[in-house]
Amino acid sequence: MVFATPYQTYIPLPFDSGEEHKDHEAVLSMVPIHIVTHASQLPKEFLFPSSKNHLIVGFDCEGVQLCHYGTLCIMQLAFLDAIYLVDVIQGGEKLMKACKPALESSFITKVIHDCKRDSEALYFHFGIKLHNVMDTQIAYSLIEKQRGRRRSSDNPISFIALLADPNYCGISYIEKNDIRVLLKKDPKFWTYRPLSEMMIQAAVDDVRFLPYVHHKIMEKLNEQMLWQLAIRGALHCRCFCVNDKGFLDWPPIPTIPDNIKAKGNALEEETLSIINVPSGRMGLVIGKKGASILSIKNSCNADILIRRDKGPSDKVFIIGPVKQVRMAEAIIRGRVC
DNA sequence: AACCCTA
Repeated sequence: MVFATPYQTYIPLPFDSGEEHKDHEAVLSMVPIHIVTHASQLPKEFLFPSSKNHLIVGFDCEGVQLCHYGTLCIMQLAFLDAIYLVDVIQGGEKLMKACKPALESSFITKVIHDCKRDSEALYFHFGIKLHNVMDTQIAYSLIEKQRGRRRSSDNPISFIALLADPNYCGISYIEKNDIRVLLKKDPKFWTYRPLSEMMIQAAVDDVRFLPYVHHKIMEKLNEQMLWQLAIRGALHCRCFCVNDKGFLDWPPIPTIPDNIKAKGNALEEETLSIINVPSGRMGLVIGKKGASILSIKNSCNADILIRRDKGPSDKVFIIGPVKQVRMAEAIIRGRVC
């Protein structure tokens, strides 16, 4: 049976293809786009992860109000030779179940820009504990820190800005702004079937550069930074998945091996701290026009995430090196109590 | 009381 592939796209190849291309623009490769409604349409090496076959996959999810609740509509996977749009609406739970081992596997690196919300949705909708992510947003801030170039406002970099940076990709993706406007007008944008050409284009654009960005990031990070990145990614994956049992059903966070720690001067263990903030008191943490939280972020240099809950209390998550996290903890507790 | 940022 021949499966016709009506759609194709270009991806930049994440490796040098010979001396001639050195210092030139990345080589573009034309790859097919597969729309997946059944697991059999996905590559075997993805469905059955193996230590003999480590994969790097660009990863993203689209949906409606994607978080604890909401609807997951499409899961995009970008390989070097093809892009797969996993249609979660058509394929349903059965299809996601088939993808679970890959999403939880240490042998498959999921390259993703901001894993928190996607991970939260995968966990609460399908019981998937997203594991082994390479979060490009975290990587960017670590590389900036490594260069001693802390951004003044210390805000996470946007996907558009990351792609625009010539050190990572150097492409303009302003179409994303149009999609944002469209999504605002019609939040159900991702639910319609069959997928329109525009939906396919937008979904593909969100992942097709990620394997290349991964390659550019790997060039810049040393062994210690890679550990820090992996651990911080793992903490971001689970932070919004907290429930009454904490993280009991999640695997333990890896720790940086001593021999690697010894090589890096002042390399500190990464940690996650959660502070309950009674509803209505979050304003104390955020402050006028965000002045308070901004000053905490700047003085502590930790990731500070806020989640408003429906329950009696909201939560602040603090992620970063232990010392910085303790400092932020103290300031926030002081404001709230 | 204060409501930032990202997606």
